[in-house]
Amino acid sequence: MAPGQTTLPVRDYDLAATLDSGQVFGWRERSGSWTGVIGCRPVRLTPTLDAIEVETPGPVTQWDWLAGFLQTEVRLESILQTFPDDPPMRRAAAACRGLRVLRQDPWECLASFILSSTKQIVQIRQIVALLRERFGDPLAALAGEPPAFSFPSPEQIASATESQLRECKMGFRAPSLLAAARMITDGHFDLQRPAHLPRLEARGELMRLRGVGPKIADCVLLFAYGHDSAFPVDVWVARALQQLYFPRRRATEKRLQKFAETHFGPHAGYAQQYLFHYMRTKNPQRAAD
DNA sequence: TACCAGGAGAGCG
DNA sequence: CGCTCTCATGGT
Repeated sequence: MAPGQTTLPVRDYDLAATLDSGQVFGWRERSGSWTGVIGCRPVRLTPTLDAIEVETPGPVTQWDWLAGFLQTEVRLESILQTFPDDPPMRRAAAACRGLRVLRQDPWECLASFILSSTKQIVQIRQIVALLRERFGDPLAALAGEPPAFSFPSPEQIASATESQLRECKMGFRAPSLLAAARMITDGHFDLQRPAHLPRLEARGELMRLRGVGPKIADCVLLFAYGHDSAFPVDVWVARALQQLYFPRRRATEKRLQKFAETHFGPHAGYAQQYLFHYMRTKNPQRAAD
């Protein structure tokens, strides 16, 4: 096999659902293959029946970074078993079988979700793409693909001006992104720290950053720091909880948060991602009424 | 056109 | 705590 290619055996892995469920914003599908960038490597992923075919430019000696990002070694069945056994959860789990929670780079995840507030997923993708092109490093391209760019580092963002960032269509989120980048480059925020803290302390740490509230903090805890019990409540998930679990009475945001803490178990974040993807893709009309 | 989007923060009672 | 307003931009 060529040095830039490998085959990753997988089971219970729905690559499309995983890459298109609003946890990452830099992946595109074309004729059955997904292309994106992990760290400084452009990657093309092609799912087959029981594996993922992988292609990346240049020689590669080990693939830990890829298995880590894709979380291919996680036994999905043992996670699904911890979901509550109620009708809504059974429906969501059945509808999204193979959906995984990725393990992303903390900075890229944090920055992306700072940009996500009150934005549609298509728009977040556009903002992130502009950021990469204008402030990231150009990378060796995959055969047949346009040039790719790394996600700009905190240093690269910190050296930009607010108006340059606003030109990437991020609007009022620009000062928050800039402040976060500067906190990191100035040594006032340690990206490694949340990795070693209990979930609630890590959450508080992230919320020191301007533009990072409970929801965005929970997204970063779940998608980057591996806190599986973090349960981000956005408009879609709030709607899902309201309609599926409290159809008769109106529940406050705080009530929903508290319910989620106790109801979904140790992998609540996984359950949340299933509910989110289910509501957005499989059951859109239910979201309307 | 009017409304909404993987929210957060500030002001108010 | 709970409510309301603003922030910027694009899709539907």
